[in-house]
Amino acid sequence: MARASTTSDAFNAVAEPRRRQILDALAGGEHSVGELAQRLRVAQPVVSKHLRVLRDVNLVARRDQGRRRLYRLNGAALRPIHEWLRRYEESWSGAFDRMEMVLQTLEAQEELQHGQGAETQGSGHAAQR
Amino acid sequence: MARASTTSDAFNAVAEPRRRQILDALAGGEHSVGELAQRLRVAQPVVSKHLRVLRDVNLVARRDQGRRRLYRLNGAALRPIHEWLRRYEESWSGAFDRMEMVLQTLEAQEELQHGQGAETQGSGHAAQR
DNA sequence: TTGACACGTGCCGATATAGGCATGTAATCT
DNA sequence: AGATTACATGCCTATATCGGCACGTGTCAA
Repeated sequence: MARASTTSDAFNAVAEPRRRQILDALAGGEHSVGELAQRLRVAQPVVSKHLRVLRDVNLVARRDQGRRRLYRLNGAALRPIHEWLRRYEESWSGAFDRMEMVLQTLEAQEELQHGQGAETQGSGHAAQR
Repeated sequence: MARASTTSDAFNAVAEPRRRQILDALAGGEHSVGELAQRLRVAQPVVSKHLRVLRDVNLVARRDQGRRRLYRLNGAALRPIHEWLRRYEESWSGAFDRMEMVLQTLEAQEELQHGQGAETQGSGHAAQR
């Protein structure tokens, strides 16, 4: 078998750089497909397809204006990602950072001592696990 | 040509559900490959491969303990995502939400009136752009 | 009405995985 | 030393895109 999830959720939609660019552009307000294509320097079909994906996951909404289709951002759809990320925020806020530093330092030293029979199992490891 | 970006950044790494599960598991502390495989109910090679990707983008760090490899989370690597997301946070915090609601309501009504010659261009749209 | 626009899609080729299976390697056990 | 355990990889198959190109449809201009 293969790839489990289709590009069917915000995580996947946002994983594509070009798609992020589109969202960034739309963050500045509504834009038509042509405008986006010109701005990102890509062919119109490409933009249309990415917008299709973004629309499927509800990241953008469409509005018709004559023969143009105006797309606008729906940031709310990014919330799941933000929520998931929230769990890890502590990782880059102060104390945690410093602990990381310490761990990496210890590791480096360990690497230097190059194994050896010693390493009686967690010899000098802080908190051992 | 084809696919532009390889799974070489945090965005892509996290786009895969199984990979998120692994990170979630590691959020609880260091774990060996075997432990993770058992916990996620998947074959060991699968876990090893995902860990490989996570390691390449620096989302996890490895430490050797005998014949086991203990992986631990490096949440800091998620920061870029968080940073990118920060720009859209306002989207789901109060005022913006309400505005979205209003816009969608207007749209619904527009849909009802079914185009028609009227729609003189942004007839009753708030902020028109 | 005819022609120019603005889009959305389908089809195609090249490429990037995800997971299954088997194998190679290093460390631990007997 | 030989067997066993814990992993990392390579190879293979099925599948999912990404971008390019051509085309069909709806809308606006003459």
